[in-house]
Amino acid sequence: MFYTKIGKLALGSRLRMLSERVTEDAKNIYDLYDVELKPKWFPVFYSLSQNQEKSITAIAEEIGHSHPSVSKIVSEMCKAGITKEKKDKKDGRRNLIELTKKGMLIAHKIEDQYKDVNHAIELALDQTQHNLWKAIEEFEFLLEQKSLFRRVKEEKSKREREKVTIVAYDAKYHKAFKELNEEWIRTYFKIEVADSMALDNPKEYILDNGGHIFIALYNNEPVGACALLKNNTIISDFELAKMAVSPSAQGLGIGLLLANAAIDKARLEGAKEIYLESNTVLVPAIKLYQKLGFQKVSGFSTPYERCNIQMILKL
Amino acid sequence: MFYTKIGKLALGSRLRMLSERVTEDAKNIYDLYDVELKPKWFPVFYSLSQNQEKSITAIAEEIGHSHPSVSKIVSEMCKAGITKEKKDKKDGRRNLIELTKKGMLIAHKIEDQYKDVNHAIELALDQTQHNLWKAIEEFEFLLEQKSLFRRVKEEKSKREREKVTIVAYDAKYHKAFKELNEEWIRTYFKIEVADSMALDNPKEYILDNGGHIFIALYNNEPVGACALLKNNTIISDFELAKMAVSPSAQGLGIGLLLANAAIDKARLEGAKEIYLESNTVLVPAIKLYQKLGFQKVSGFSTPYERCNIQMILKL
DNA sequence: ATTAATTACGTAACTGATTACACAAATATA
DNA sequence: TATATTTGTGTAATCAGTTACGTAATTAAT
Repeated sequence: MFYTKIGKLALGSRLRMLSERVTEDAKNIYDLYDVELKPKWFPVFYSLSQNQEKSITAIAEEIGHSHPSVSKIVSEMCKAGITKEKKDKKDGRRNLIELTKKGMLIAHKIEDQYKDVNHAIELALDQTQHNLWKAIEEFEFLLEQKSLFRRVKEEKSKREREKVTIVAYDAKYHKAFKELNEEWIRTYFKIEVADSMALDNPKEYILDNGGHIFIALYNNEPVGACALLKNNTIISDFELAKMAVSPSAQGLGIGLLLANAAIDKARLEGAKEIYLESNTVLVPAIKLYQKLGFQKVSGFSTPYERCNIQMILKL
Repeated sequence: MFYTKIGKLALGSRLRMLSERVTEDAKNIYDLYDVELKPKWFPVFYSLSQNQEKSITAIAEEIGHSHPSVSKIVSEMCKAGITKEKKDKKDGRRNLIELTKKGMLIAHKIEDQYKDVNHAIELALDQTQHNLWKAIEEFEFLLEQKSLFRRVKEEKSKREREKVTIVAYDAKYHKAFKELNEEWIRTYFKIEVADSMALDNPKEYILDNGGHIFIALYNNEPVGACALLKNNTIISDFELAKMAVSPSAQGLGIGLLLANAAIDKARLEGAKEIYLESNTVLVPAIKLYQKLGFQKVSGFSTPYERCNIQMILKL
């Protein structure tokens, strides 16, 4: 069969087809019991047969349809003499719906059908290993917790993250290192003197002082960078800085990979703590630092105007 | 939740809602992967990405849609530059569809999405006890074998059969006994002398000779009858005759209940075989007799013009 | 007490499917 | 070979839902 081959991408289509098939049979079943009810009326009808007098939106809420849908169904049912409308005296907007005598008669007549259908379907489902009714319930519950979209998105970034490699700095990445950083700095702030020094001469300013630079490659293209500075050992052993991820590669967790590479390196070199400076405007970055265990500190002097938060990670 | 309460009668509605929810997310997923494909195009697209050049109806057949649906989808996809049409040279009616270069590019691009969606859904389904995908497959298989409609119908007659009771003849059933029989006789044949004798004076003609009459009651109304005659012990111990079920109560298996009551009675009285006369035009009756074990015999004389088949059941 | 926001509902337009129908091309039949 | 039937396709109308939008009534806020 086609749909077993095509895969889960067509789950929607498949569900729709099954629903159409079931509804088609439902039509004949109503005829069989001589019940003047369209299958699509049933949720509304059932809702009304429970209690008295409900407003259009209350019904819509309950059965999970849009209110125009209920509005249309109700007007059809009224025309068929199954329900009647009456204005709410206390609230002129509300249109209260209730079953007519005829409707209640149908509610009575439908009981046998209701029993038979339930029984027939249960009998069928008992023959299966995977109970469709329960499967729907479970699946709806899962979607409630996390939408299909989010699940796929996570799957996507998981797969793409695997294509990311973190490598040590090399002269050929100089341009990328500079541009990746300048991009975000310019977006939120302006390039400062300390920036230019580090970005124009990374070898001299960072590496030769005993620091490190990490580059994130995605399909062999540099899409992220970060640096571990050793300029200011008064505060900490290392300073984490120049963290940049290209907007096109954001959401893949590349920042985390870069930071982890830096932390691993610092630990390897016997560092006891890592310091960093940032700005609270960079929400995802701050969140990442917190997740990694960085704690807010204050009182250190900084060459950066944009710095409004300082953090330290104890290793 | 409403749909757990409402019961299986609303299975169709519930499936539709789930399908809508899934399709809604699918739309966003296609966007996420930057694939210019509407979810509804996917079955057609997938079908075309497998082989080359298919006609509209061939695609419709394969994916289980109606051909106008495919026709519309294809024209949308052609407008989007994903497919192209070309007339079949050998058969001027056929409109052969194939992917364009752009379409093939999308087919390539979609592969990652395809993998991620499959993986995400499988991951979700693994958390469930009842796997929705497999449940659909199993349920579709069951419907293939016997439609929902037939299943419900069987359930209905099972329940209704329980409301049927078989009772012994009483004078108050005389009118019903006569009318039920005259109805089917008149429909297919004409009333004969032997009929009138038995139907006008059942006590004298049947019971007083050692025969029996059984009446089927449905909601305390007589809806069926049959007789066990002892007039002609030359052929068999008993003759099964005057089997009648009201058209309004047909399909409930009342004939079977009546015949079984008669056979039980005959057995109880030590009979070795039961004889009957009928006509092959009465297909359901003949089928019933065969099911009960009656075998065709011939050569016996009969007072009935309409008799064209004679049968005997060995007890 | 006005004004603004929210709520209830209906109408209109759209969506993704269907069935019904029309028509031409191909195939079967007399 | 002429005619009838079948097949492939497209168009139109319908169906069961949706979203978008307008309007009136109620409630909240200034």
